[in-house]
Amino acid sequence: MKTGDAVSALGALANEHRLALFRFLVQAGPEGRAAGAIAEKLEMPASSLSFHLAHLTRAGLIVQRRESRSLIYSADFAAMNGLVGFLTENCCGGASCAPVAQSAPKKRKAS
Amino acid sequence: MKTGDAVSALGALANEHRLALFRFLVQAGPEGRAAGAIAEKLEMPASSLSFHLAHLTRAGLIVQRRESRSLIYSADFAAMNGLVGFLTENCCGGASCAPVAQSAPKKRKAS
DNA sequence: CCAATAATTCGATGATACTGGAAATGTCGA
DNA sequence: TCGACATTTCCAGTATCATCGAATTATTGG
Repeated sequence: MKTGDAVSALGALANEHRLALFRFLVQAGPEGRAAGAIAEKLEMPASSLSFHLAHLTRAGLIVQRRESRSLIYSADFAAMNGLVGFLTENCCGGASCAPVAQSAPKKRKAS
Repeated sequence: MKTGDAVSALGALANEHRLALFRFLVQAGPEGRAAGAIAEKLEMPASSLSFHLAHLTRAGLIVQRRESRSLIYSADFAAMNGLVGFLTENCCGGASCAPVAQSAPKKRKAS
């Protein structure tokens, strides 16, 4: 994952509604949920929801597929995995968020 | 980490300059860097840098300490760890970003 | 106290994001 | 083809974010 992609993904999740939306889709699993079902669950006007769905889609965190009249959205777990990996490697010093300056000269978690 | 904190932290990192800034501080380790040194390294006007530093500080991702005339900023590794943990648990289904709907009924990684 | 240094806050400007109703688009059953 | 349904796009208004020079605050050595 490149830096620009990470910024996009972080920006997509940096919103109360979108974070809740994404979590909802994560819980829904690969099956996903129709836009209407999401709007009902999250109690959000359809147009506002659509705006946020588009935002998350642009960032690559969710994917869309059509099923008859409904548009089904589902979380892209690989993308989320990529984001977490990016944060861990680039913003935590490679290990599990331990300081990197003093200790570990290489990124190896040996004794 | 609560949802509101996560949104703040994500918003703080969702910017090209601030992400670079945070990464720089992570690399700098607990020792940190003075604002002036950061401004020079990142080639950013002092006032702009100060704006971004304040943003990251508000979000709890970095901390400030004074050392004579200089203000030293350093990454808060615990906060970052908390954010990664939040994303892993709440947005990846608990495991390592694997779908959660079908499989794993509890969040237990036993065989 | 004073001059020099380090950094922040202020203020004005432009850009981008969020909201939600109304209108448009795509899909299907009959 | 028509009507109903599902969702998006359009639009305008409001709010928040980003930029950066100038003015201000804090700290120190002499």
